[in-house]
Amino acid sequence: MTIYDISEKAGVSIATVSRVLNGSSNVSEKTKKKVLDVINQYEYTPNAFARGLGLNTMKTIGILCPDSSDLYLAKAIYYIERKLRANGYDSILCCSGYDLETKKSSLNLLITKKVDGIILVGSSYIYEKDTDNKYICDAALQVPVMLLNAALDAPNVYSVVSDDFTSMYEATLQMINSGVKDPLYFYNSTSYSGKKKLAGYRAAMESKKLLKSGNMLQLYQGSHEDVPAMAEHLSKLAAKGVIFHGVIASDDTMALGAMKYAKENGLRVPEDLAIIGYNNSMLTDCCDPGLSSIDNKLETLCQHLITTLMGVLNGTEMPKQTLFSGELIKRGTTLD
Amino acid sequence: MTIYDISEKAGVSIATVSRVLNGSSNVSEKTKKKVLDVINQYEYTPNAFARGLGLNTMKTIGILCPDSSDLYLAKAIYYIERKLRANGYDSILCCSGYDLETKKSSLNLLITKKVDGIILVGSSYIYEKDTDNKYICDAALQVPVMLLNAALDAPNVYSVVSDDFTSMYEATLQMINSGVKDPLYFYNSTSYSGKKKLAGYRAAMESKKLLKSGNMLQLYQGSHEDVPAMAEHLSKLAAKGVIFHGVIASDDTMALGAMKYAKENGLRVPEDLAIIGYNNSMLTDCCDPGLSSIDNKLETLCQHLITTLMGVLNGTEMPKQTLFSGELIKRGTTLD
DNA sequence: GCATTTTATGAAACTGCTTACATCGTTATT
DNA sequence: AATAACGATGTAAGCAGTTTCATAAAATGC
Repeated sequence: MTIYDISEKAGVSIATVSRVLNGSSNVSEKTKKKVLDVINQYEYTPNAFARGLGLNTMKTIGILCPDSSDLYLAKAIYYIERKLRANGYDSILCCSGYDLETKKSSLNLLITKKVDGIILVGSSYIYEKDTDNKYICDAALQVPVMLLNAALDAPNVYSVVSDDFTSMYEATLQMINSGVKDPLYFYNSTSYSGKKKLAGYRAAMESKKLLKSGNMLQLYQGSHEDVPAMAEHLSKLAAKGVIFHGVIASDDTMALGAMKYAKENGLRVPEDLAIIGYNNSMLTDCCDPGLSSIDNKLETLCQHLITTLMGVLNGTEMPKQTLFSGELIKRGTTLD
Repeated sequence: MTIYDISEKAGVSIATVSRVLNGSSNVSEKTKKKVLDVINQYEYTPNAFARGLGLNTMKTIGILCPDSSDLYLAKAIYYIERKLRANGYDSILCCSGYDLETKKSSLNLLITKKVDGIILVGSSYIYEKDTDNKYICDAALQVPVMLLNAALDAPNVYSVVSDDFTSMYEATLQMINSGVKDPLYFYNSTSYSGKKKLAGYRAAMESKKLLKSGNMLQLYQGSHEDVPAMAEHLSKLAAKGVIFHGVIASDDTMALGAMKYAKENGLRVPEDLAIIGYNNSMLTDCCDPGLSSIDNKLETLCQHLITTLMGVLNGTEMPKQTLFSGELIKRGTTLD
């Protein structure tokens, strides 16, 4: 069933059918009804490819993320997909892995598929070296590129970021003020937001003259979810004689590893060991006491990201970078 | 840059360029190289819409799932996306929610987008009443429909299922044999696999003459992730005088709720309370002791699903239904 | 009541690619 | 050497829409 069949059965030209289909004005009520009746009768839907060819868009946004099964990224993808669809767009999902080369090729694939815009989910897409970020600039030459929790100053690239520095700064300060003078900081990524978080911890510790370089520990290179590994790492540290009464982790999974360590070693949480996680994920409810964690308002970020993207696609001038503040959600693993 | 530009610059016809592009034979090495050079020089990529129109496919598979942020579904989506892409297909992701009407419209949307096939992720798409499943049969009239962890006997519908009945049967038996004569069963979904799991528990309990109707409890209608709610629910049961020394849950989240309950009430796990979860997710590592859980070989299921889909798309005869067995992974929450 | 504007409609060009068919030069067959 | 078969290439007809432009019809102005 094509537009020709419909036009024939309705006794009008294909142009008129097209106008009805696209809600164009300049169609009399009478013919409109006539055409609509035929369309409904035959359950006709216009061919998306032909439409795409004519309009040069299929109303599709590419979502690129390193690992869609990651708790936090999955949540982001979920919000993004829902909000895109509410705006009449579909999402094509592409998992790129953490490796630069596969990121590049995934990004190109999305462009080849003629998406209207691309959303890079997570901060792992931005590299230290500017030359490594060229692949994003190249993509932005074709379609607007949105960054979630990362920023890059380049034409046609827009960023929506949570203020990880301040969040971590304040969380660290809170822990210090609650009496913990030696909190360890654990991270596994040195990505855009990873660096900000680390800097926040560092700044807070420095402001209280408590910073020791050995207090900042990278568990993994890249991103991993491994609760037992974190517990084990802490055990080894303790065995080495490192003394600590607090753990601040750059994600909830590692914080849960600290919980496990505390449980295994008979430490009371938070009295003997205070713990703060990051992302305020469902994991915060998975332990006892509940895990205090920093909420970076993911849904708000995503909402804003989509709003911005829609604006850009409409040709509206939009802010190139937006920053939202996070918030420490206190549960049972922190002292007052 | 179009195929016309390339053909002109290479001094050949567009047909020849197209042949080179599609790796068709019957192009002399000389012209092939000539065309390829021009293509590379101008970084030409064929227009995907035009291609789609001509070939009537854009090599895209629709993935429908109720909630892509669900731990288990997110994992499934991840596997599926990766394997699809390894086969040269892209995925358009669509979150439908749990409501039948939105499922219907989401499914139609995918078909409108002219995907080559549709994968329904999770068992919530299959309903008790056959009339409620008609929307799937309708979709299957257009493109092959693959069901993950659900089955429907209909033309052009293929199912890949884990043997939840047996898994749950054996897990329940294991718990009984370990000495727990009164395990409670918790579920929140009466979907396809939800029913199988429940039946497995029921069969095992009946075989030992231990079944009591009050032992099977539905925490929520539909699917939810709520650890504290589960803990609270158990507290209330205990307060009412219900006696139980084991909990079998139809997902890990609820099992974790049982862990929380045990911890809050000073119960030893597994001595006072044995616990078995389902899905063998990362949550099993998030508590101490580690949660015993049923692994239903999700990656294997996904692999098989994609293999089947690819076969179907190639016109090969493929099995309409495949069943894989699961396995209880024993960690610390079960007795021997 | 005639000129002018507005509204409704259709014809045809256009989007960029695939492919069936035609053509032509070149080997292989007898 | 004539003919058949084949390989390489081009021509042109799809694919199924959108949209510009022309035109006819209706509504408005004076």
